[in-house]
Amino acid sequence: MAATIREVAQRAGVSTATVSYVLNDRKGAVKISDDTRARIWRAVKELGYHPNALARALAGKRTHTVALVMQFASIFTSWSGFTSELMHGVVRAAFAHDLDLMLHTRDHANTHAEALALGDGRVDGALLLRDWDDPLIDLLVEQGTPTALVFSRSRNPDVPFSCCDDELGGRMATEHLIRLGHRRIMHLAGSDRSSAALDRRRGYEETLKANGIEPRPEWTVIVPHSGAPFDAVMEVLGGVERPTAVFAWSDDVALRLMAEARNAGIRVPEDMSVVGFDSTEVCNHTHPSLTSVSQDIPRIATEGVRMLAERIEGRSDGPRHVTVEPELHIRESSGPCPQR
Amino acid sequence: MAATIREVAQRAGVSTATVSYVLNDRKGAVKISDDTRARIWRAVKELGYHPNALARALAGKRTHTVALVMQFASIFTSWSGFTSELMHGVVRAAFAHDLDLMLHTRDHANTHAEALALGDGRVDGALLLRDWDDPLIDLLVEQGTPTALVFSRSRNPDVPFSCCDDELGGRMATEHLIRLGHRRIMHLAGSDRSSAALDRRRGYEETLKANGIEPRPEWTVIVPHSGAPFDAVMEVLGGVERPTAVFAWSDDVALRLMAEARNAGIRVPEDMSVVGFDSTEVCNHTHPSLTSVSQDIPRIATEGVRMLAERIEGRSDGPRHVTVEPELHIRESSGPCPQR
DNA sequence: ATAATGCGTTTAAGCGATTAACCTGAACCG
DNA sequence: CGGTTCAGGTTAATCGCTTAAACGCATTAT
Repeated sequence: MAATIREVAQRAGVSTATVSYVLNDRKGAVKISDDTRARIWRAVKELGYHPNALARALAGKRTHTVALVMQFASIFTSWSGFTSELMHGVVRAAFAHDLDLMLHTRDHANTHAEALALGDGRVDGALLLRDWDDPLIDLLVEQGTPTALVFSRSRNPDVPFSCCDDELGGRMATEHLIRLGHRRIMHLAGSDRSSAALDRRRGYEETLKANGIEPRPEWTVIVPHSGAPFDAVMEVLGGVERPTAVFAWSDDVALRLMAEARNAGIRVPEDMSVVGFDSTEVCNHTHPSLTSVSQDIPRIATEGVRMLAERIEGRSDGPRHVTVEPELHIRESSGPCPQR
Repeated sequence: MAATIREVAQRAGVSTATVSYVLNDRKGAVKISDDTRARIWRAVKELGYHPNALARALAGKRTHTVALVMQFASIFTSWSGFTSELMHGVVRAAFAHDLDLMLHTRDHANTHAEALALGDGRVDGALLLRDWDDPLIDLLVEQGTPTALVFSRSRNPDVPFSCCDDELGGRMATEHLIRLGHRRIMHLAGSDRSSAALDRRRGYEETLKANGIEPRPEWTVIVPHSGAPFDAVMEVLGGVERPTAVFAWSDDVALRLMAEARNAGIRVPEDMSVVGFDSTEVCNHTHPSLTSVSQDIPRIATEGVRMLAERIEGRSDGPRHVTVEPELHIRESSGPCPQR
């Protein structure tokens, strides 16, 4: 099998402790002569030695690995590319902090077991993308596992989070439509346990009210993912006084809507405007291209990983809550309100 | 911190060995009375004990974790949803085999270091999605790290792989277009180091030849990802005798093509047919919807994980090479060849 | 001359599990 | 009654690495 530190020590004619010191370059702590140092490095090269990460971690040091824990049910179900961009961002950010990434994707019978599993020593901390009221978050905090939320917030104020200002995003989308003259605006909302979805919805509702429009309850339909039942939506679109614009909480739901609308003979944007959320790359490639609220995914991921790394190291230099401003990317799917 | 096996042993009034035997239920090896067993379990519950995975793995047992190793440069850059579906498939398959997933995403200075890092004890094996001629594959085999390829093949015949019959996929796409009357068929190819892309290209070329059409070299343009330069493609499309159909090696490249074609005033499918590959969900939601070759992603992932698990356990019951037949999903983007 | 200091390295005690080998007392047996 | 058998444990080595403390030995300070 793989060479051990003992073999390296033997070959270099020193003790394993010396090898360890040289390999970890614990400057200041212990002095090692240049000669010994060279002998050890030579032995390392010759044997193709690479320290066993398990033993190293067990001996009290860090794992240099963090877990990414998503909501099991919804993991990798979005096809619009948001998850890919998220992963891309998280991977890069972790890499920049010299951290490996472990995907924690088991569906545990109970949340307690899941929390315990995350404390089994394999990771230094966890990056969470979970429900607003997820008990796992509280358990991890209680258990002392370093934790940070990304792309979501928690009711637990002790947990650092990094996310988009989703309420502002919801406002931007809705204001954009109002400015185009729309007043009958529908909302396709996400899960009511997701802080992001809830915030976007709040932004939508507040903006309507601020503009003297009373939100109609039946015009907010929950479509947690693009494969969810769509009857309720189509019923509204088929109504006599149907909405002239729709703000969807995610791009894939918006694209589903566009496809279904087309089937129903509704033209976008002539008959109905559509605005999505995330502004993923696919928005540029549909016909019509999709107006969407953009969140700075790499930035949010980077800040999340930074906060997690700080907690792991016991520091807390930087801000503990980061909210990144979104931007509205106007494309072809939103246009002036049709005159009747 | 977290409770250790010693604390459990103390509380139950037994030795740590006994606790270990009970927890691992090593029937036959050692007999433990029901009474002792119960005391131990009670202590476990009361302390909220969860064994340290690091120590357990170090003591000679398995990690129950596998690495997923992608090509660093291209990781999570596809936005069509292929990567999401891939991750979804791999996660589910790993879960079914009771394996955790570690994302190996560091860009190592040299492949040797990367191989060594994969042998540092943290994972039992590696699931690879790499270039056809990637030296990492050979190094891992040499090093004895259990390995399986997914969605790709290797020049190294010793490595088990699970992938789509990409050549057949290329043939299906091309034959479909020929049957529609097209004879001037262009191909947007993927990286020439990816086995999948190469196979698809071969399928395209062979089918042309089999139908008495000599492939024009300038009509195969390499577009490794949807963000790659597109000038060469547009030049062909702007030529006097331009192709009436294009087979793209991936959905996102096909969608890019559709968008650019539209900008250039070329209608799809009236003026030009387009066929993609992967048949991701987004194909149903574009306008026109995208004809595409579908590969059974969950199946390929499952088989890959199965083979890896077998190698880890030292078995090799099942087949060591799995090639899954693709299916052509005909949608709106492909139509009869326009008459001149 | 004695004590203090530095240097380069080793010793040895963990980290938290697993597991082969050994131990003990009671039951059984001819 | 000496010896075997078996249930029900325990002991101690081990996995590969880290690190505080000790250890010679040569200098230097007092």
